[in-house]
Amino acid sequence: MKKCNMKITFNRGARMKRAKKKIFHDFITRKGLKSTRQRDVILDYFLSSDRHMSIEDLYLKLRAKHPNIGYATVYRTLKLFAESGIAREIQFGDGQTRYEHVAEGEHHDHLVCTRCGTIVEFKNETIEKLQSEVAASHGFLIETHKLELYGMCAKCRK
Amino acid sequence: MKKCNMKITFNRGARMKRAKKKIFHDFITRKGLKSTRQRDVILDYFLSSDRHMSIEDLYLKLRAKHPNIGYATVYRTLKLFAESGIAREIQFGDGQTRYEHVAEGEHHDHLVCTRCGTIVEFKNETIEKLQSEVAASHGFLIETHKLELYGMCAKCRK
DNA sequence: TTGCTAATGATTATCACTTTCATATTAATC
DNA sequence: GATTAATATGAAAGTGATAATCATTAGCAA
Ligand SMILES: [Mn+2]
Ligand SMILES: [Mn+2]
Ligand SMILES: [Zn+2]
Ligand SMILES: [Zn+2]
Repeated sequence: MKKCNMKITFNRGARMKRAKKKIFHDFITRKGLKSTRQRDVILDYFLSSDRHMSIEDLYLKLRAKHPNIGYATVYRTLKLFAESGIAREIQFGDGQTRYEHVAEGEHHDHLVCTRCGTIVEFKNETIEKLQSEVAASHGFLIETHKLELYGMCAKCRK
Repeated sequence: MKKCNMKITFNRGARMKRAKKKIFHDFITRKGLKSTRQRDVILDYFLSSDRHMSIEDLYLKLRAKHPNIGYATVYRTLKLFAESGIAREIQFGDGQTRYEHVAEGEHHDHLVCTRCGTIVEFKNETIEKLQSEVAASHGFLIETHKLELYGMCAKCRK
């Protein structure tokens, strides 16, 4: 049973990776950019990393196997990921920019544990709808939004 | 009519200022800190400034009349304001920390125009309640939260 | 006043990026 | 496969906001 779930997760993960690689590659082509070894390596690492990773963390992880890839390239490449739509830049107020995986047309918000750093994702359609109403009542047109709940996770409360 | 409203606003503003000055002064005393000319001047400027002011802006405004007050002192003093409860630090993602006025026990969220920078405050009890429910369903205990809606304000849409 | 402590402000440091620029790589064309 | 023009890379220097340092000054209690 456990094995079965793992298999499913693995397959879904692999399919997702392939899809994102294609999206990024198409983006590169469309923009007249070049496909490079560095971009491929960084993409591979990003896709198999935590869902909310700081640039520093990703760079350190990379450096272990690819000491020749520069800091600047990692920064530049993550920006491209965001631009291509496979990643989103997020700030949890700790002074470090993080990049998270995004799926086409999906959106979610975050619960952030201020003790252990755990990040839980959630979706709430009712909240989203109310946000639109608030915006509308002020004549605003929402383009993006940010909802983050900071506090103590279940584990840290014990 | 207009005059009357202005009078009321002025009076409310003056009362509010006095109240905040007292809160800050009590805080200073309680913590064994010292009351200084700089702190008084900065507090006065802060209380009569925009509701969401960057440190830089406040510093420049101050410098016109008080060229002897240092940058570091402004930073330090605004932190004290936040600690004392009369101000709250906010980040709208433009790389500058802002400080906003807060009233005892009050909370509000923000609509931020990405074109002209206009900031509108709003409160929505239903959203707040739903946030608590989301947190509870994940075993989280919320300490603070951040809800910001970014987009185009009514004026900029025209 | 005196004496102790905290505050100030000029300066320097830090930290997370961002830019620069000489060199290397890519990919289209021949 | 060689040529070539354009983009990418990475080491290093630059930035901008904020924090720390430290010699000097100011508040305040006795
Ligand atoms: Mn997420
Ligand atoms: Mn506000
Ligand atoms: Zn936790
Ligand atoms: Zn606007």
